[in-house]
Amino acid sequence: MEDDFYCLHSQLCKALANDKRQMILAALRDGERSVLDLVDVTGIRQANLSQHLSLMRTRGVVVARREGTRVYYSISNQKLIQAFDLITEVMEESLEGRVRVAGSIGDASALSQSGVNEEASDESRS
Amino acid sequence: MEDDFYCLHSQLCKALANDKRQMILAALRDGERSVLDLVDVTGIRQANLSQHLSLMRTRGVVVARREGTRVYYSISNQKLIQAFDLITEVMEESLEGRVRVAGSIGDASALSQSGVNEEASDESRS
DNA sequence: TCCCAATATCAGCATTCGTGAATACTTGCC
DNA sequence: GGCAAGTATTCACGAATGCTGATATTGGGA
Repeated sequence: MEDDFYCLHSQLCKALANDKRQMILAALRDGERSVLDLVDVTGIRQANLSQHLSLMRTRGVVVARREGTRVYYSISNQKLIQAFDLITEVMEESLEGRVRVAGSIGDASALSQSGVNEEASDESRS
Repeated sequence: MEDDFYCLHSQLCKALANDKRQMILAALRDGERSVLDLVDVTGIRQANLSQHLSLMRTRGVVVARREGTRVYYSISNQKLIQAFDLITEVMEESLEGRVRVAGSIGDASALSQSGVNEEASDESRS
C-alpha cells in the first residue's frame, strides 16, 4: 500500500518511542502541565525537556497553550493514552509469557535448536 | 514512578517505530507469513527483513514457527493491532486538524508569535 | 554425502537520535 | 528601557539504528 502512510505512522510511533517522552506523557496523562511542573515531576532538565516537547509538538502528540510567561502542555488526543495502555498490557502479558516459557520448556523444541526462539532468557531487556 | 517501566515501554514502542516494521506488521495483520512471503509483499531485502523480524522477535512483537525449511511469523498479541489502529486514527485526525487550522487561523493568535505553534503549515511531514 | 532453498548473522558504513552547554527569545514587571 | 523568570533553539559529539553485501546455518531431498 501507500508508502507515505507507514512513514507517517512510524513518525508518530517514534515520537512515543523514548523513555523520557513516555515519562512526560505519563505526567500529562491527568491533564495539562507547565514546563516547570514537568521538570519537577520528571527530573529531566529544562533544555532537554523542551527538546522532547518540541519534538512531540511537531509530531502532533502534544499541544501547547501559553498563559503569561508559562506554557502549558497537554496530550492532543486521548487515543494516544489508550494506545499507551494497550502497549502496557502487551508488555505485561509478554513478560508473563516469557516467565512461563522459561519455566516449562517442552513444545518449543521444534524451534529451540534453530536460533529462532532464543530470546527468552538473556535478551529480554537488551 | 519506576524507571524500568518507561524503559521497557519505550523498547516495545521502538520495535514498532520504523516504517519497514510497520509494513511488516501490516502484512502480518491477517495471519502468519513466511519470510519469503514477506519479501514478496513488502519488497524489503531478505537480510534486512530478517533483521527486522529478529528485532521484533526479541521484543516480543512477533513469534516464529518453523515448518520444514520455512519460518512463519505472526503477531504475538492482537492488542498490538489495536494499538496500530489507534495510532492510525490519531494520525488521520491530526492531519485533518492541521488542514483545518491552516485554513482558518484566528484564535491561535495567543501562541502564533511565540514559536509555540509553528508546525501547522510546513512541518506536517518532516 | 553433496547440493539447494530458506533463513540468519556478521562487518562496515551512513544516518539518525539523545544529550548537555551555551545562548536566544518572550513575557511581565519595575 | 532594564531586568528576571520561563521557555526555546542551536551546536557539537557520542551512541544507537538501519542498510547492504557477503557469509554462515539449517533442513530436505537426490
